[in-house]
Amino acid sequence: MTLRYALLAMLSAGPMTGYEISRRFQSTVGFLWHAPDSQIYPELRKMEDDGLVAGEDEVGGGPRGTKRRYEITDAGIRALREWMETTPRYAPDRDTAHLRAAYFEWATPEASRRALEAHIAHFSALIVQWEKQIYEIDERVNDVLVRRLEHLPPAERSRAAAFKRFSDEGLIARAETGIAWARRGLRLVELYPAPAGA
Amino acid sequence: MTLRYALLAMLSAGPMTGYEISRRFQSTVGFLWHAPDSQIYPELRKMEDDGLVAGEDEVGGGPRGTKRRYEITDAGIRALREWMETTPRYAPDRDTAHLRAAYFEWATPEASRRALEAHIAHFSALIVQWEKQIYEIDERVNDVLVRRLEHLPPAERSRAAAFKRFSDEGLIARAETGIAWARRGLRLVELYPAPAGA
DNA sequence: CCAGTCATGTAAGATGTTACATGATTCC
DNA sequence: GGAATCATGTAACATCTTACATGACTGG
Repeated sequence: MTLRYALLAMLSAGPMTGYEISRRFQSTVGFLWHAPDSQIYPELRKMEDDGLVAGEDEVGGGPRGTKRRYEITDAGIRALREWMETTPRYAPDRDTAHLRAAYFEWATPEASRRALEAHIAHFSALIVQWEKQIYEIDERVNDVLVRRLEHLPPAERSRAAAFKRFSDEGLIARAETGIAWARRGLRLVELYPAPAGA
Repeated sequence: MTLRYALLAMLSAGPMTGYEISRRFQSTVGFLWHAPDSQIYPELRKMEDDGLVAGEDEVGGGPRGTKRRYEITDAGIRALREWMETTPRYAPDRDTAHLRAAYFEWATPEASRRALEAHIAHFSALIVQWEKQIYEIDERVNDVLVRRLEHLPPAERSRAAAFKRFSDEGLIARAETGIAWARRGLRLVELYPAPAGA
């Protein structure tokens, strides 16, 4: 169900074709709530059935003549607002990295090291991504964000931008915490000699 | 597939009945990789089919006479070791909290505050949980952990305990980062006055 | 002429969630 | 007598993943 609200949030920036949504999703909201095309297109159709978005075929459009343009409806805006008012539920943890680490006694030191380095690489890449996002907020160069802000009364724009930045900063902080953790893990791997039998 | 390895990790502490696995899972590995009973029991059967665990009905057992005791096999140990050697893959983010925060312009200040407070409450509860785990490691009072360590040669015990502790500490650090983030968010909500129209 | 982008999915399978069933025993 | 624990699931549904299909048009 969250995908639905992620898409509504996207469409609050203005009307877009399914393809546009799909592409832009991958480089913005998709970082926060991943979904492949094969989920996005059908979900848009379902949202249309439920009246949250209005879709219409575009003429002179795409290669297969089947380009569909979606616009958020008033009901869609309402649904987005209502979702925002609900208290969030937290999904139970499913964390491979920490699960592995808790049982490193079954891994060779090399594998532990590899896992921790992969952890660092993963979060380092995320930091680059989030810092790019922050740059794009500050410089107002991200197309979706700019359109999003344009849809708001001028007085609210800096507020909206501040929250978006705030969200990104939280993810950077989390990634940094993860990296620091993995570095400590690497030191632990060095500290404890490999067991003879493993 | 990860559930399978989480269960193998559990069973590395020694043989247990399905029920025991299920209960203990919820208070140890389940914090790292959640699974309900309805997933655990069938998975154990599948693992038995694949030869990773050996199961046998216990006589004089439970209320319905259907208590099953599982023991990890050599193939199971091998599978666990092999999994530990693989490089971990990171699932794409699906993060409701940060998704919401990025679009707080659609929430009332009250709802934003509520969401951030729920975030703090959630992670505070997790910290309590992880600190309890650490206490149980240090004092060697957790039954599953104690059995786990007993199955290892004495020289490797402190190493295994250190890794388990390391894993928990990482989760505490993450939770603390999340709490600090939410606190900053609360200040932001105060800072930016509520828009008139919302 | 070949790779990439445009544009929208279907299909099959794996995994996860939620609710419920069963019935004896033990503790208060 | 009633609630909780023991013990093991089934069933239905929702969601997610992975692979693939289609075919025109665009740039090098």
